[in-house]
Amino acid sequence: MAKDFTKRSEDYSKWYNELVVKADLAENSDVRGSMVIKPYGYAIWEKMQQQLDKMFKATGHENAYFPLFIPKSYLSKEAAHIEGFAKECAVVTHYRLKVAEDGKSVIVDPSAKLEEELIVRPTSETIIWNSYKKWIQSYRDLPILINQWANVVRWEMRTRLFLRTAEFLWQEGHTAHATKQEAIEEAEKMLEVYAEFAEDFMAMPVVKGIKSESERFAGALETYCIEAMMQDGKALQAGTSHFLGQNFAKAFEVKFATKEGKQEYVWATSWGVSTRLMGALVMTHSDDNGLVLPPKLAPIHVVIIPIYKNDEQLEQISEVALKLKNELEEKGLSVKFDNRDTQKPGWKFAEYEFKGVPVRLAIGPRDVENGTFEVARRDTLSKHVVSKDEVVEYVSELMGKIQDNLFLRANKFRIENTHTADTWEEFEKIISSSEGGFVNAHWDGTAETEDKIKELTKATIRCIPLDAEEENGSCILTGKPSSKRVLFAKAY
RNA sequence: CGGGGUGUAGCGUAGCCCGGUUAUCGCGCCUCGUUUGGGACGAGGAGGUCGCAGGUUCGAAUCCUGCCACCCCGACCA
Repeated sequence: MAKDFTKRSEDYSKWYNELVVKADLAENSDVRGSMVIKPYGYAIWEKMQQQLDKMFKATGHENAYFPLFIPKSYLSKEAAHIEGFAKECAVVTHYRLKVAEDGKSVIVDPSAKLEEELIVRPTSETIIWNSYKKWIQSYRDLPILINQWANVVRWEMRTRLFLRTAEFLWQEGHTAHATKQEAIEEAEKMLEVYAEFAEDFMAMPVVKGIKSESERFAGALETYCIEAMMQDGKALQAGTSHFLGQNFAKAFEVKFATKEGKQEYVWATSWGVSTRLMGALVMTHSDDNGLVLPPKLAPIHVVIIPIYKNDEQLEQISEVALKLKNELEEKGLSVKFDNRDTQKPGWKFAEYEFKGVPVRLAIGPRDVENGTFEVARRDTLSKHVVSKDEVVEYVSELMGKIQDNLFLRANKFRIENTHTADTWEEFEKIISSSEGGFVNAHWDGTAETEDKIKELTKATIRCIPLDAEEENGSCILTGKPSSKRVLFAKAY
């Protein structure tokens, strides 16, 4: 399928943008680098939120909320952290405007300059640890397991709808622990939650791994990540979970008394996924007819479209359709009966395909007469005529089938486009091919080699897979010894 | 911030090089009629500070100057 997209437009990113806009998910905002998430797109985000939230609660977490503005001085407390984010922070310097002398335009009032500038959060570690300092005195106060749903701002030079916007929605978990071991387990546990969400709900296979040092989160000791393959063969980082060590505890002086009465620094994690997942969803499953949504995240599971010539026919059809709608809803499905007479059936077919609705039911006079429905699957675009006695069962089973099929299809694609390379020639050939894809290859473990490879091929180390087998080999670029393969790819 | 490009109706565009009637076409929108099992057809209609400001000219979408915005490539980017 991916090949079709690249054929139809010279540029995959153009295809993606068009799809997002036409499927009514989002559009570029008039404000630089930001996006407007439209109701249908937001409904998908809400489905994701609800599921993730459920999973966070099931692993013992609670939600809280911390301020949007962070005093500049907080950010400077952790050296690596400021290093990583300084270049992309929006800064509040004044708190008042006034009307200019021309009586029309509005200017910043120079007398309203803030004594200390405020940063619009690019992430909340600093302001949260400033609070944790006050909350933690004893081992009895630990662990703290908090998640926040919020927006953050990163003033990126180049933006893409969903994948990298100046402002984005996300959740960020911030936990505090008494021991190193417990914090590492937390970071790993949340990686598992993300992987499970990606695979079971988004039907998107992922590689779990850890980041190389140069790709690590600013201020972390270890960054765990899930990496997914998009249909153009590029990698997308879909979620990260960080073991922060005691870096933030030290920066914010967060100590606790142990059982033995000693003062020790707290161990920390943070983890997050964002609206970027929506981009991942689109780029994983969609085809040239539009979006394809996995049933578990589709705001509408089933759309029923009546086909009629006159009011009398519509009335007959409505009766049957509404009865079916009720029955499907009793099965827990979200059903839309689109009886608008402002659009024609063919138009509606195309419309709901664009929106990725998993199953479409059409009913016309012929079906009323025969006691049938036409059932169309979005994932395979196949159609079947099903009798009305069996349709409820048929459709509810179809949901599971579509969910599974999407995962299997994406997984097959990923496997087919994951290669191993043992020589530089092989490596370069795969990476520079139009299909792209993942390459497992040996690496000598140095940042210099990593940089050099990036410079030569634009490919980066996406992660060191957690399930990488111990295997003696030699670095693809330098020939130096290596004990396991790492995952290379071009990335978004 | 460097290199390239683009700004004309809600969207996509022609016209610009070589200045000259009422600014082109498609989609969309409105009205009426016929239609409705895969994005209907016909007829009629509405909609424009040609990115902004200045200049040249009898006359500027078109030429000149300055500015602004956006896109692509780089830089940057958990």
